[in-house]
Amino acid sequence: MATTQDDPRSTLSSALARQGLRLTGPRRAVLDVLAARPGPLSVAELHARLRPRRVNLVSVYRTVHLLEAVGLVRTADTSRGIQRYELAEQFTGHHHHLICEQCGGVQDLDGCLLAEQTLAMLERELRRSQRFQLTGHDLKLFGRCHRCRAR
Amino acid sequence: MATTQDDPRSTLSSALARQGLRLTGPRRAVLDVLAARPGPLSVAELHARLRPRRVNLVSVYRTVHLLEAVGLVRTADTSRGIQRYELAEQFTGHHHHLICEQCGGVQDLDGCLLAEQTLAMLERELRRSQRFQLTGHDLKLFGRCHRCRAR
DNA sequence: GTCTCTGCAAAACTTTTGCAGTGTG
DNA sequence: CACACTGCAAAAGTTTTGCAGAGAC
Repeated sequence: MATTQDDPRSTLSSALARQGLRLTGPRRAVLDVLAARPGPLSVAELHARLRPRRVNLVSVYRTVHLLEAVGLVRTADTSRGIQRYELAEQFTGHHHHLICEQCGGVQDLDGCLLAEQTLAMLERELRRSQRFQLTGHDLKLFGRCHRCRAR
Repeated sequence: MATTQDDPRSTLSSALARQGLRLTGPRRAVLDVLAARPGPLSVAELHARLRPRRVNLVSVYRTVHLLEAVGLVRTADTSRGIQRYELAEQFTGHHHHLICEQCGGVQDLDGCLLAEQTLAMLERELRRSQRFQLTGHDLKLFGRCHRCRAR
């Protein structure tokens, strides 16, 4: 599946430099944790996985916002009013999430289930009828994973 | 798509009675606001639309949780770390959401964009290869609404 | 009348903001 | 060595909990 995906670390320094921003320990650390991706992470989860590196929780908030603004990170879906973040699609490839409703586990499902044609048609239709500019989508599939089914 | 949809109000009293719960003003009011559905609502939005009926914010939280437990309401997607609620699909029919990334507004988009056939195939495939039992899905479309584009 | 609900107050969490000191480029 | 970034403290916003009084059945 992994085709021509960029490398987050090297993209980071150029993306920051381009805007006069600085490459710091916390920024690289947060990106590294996200790059290890088992799935999208909340700020609290990110903060926990940053240990033993001591990064202030507030800095994690600021960092994910900055990384999002710079386009390296995107907001993945939130559950229970908690925002979650993952690497942008240029690194992970377009994918959807498979979520177990019982244990809450999330796994990636590579590729897209929406027909190219369907999306193009919808985009035109929304622009015409509602002047809504479609830029992306997010699909989550729910069910029960093999572990929970075994129990 | 939209076939035989139940009536929320009459379902409410029977669903509550069945569990020894009581039919109260706030509960009916919250359900009525959700039934007027322009789209999923956050607790704060619900609270605002409940006026002039004076229902405490805390009661709105408790009510949506209860309605969710009883199966009349479901958690719709959250945007910006705020939980939103809508009527269960038995009342609204299956649909997806259109979300403005700029203002955070959410509106309904009736019908399903996933081909029946694609879903059936995926269901078989997931069951076979991962023993994952697919039960549902949630699709969000992102972009900019006409208002935000005008600005 | 009993037992569930509601409102108010206050706590627990998540996220944002202000400011002075630290450190990158 | 200028100016962006971090940490700490404190505020703002969202959700949960405890308890006494109000209300449904």
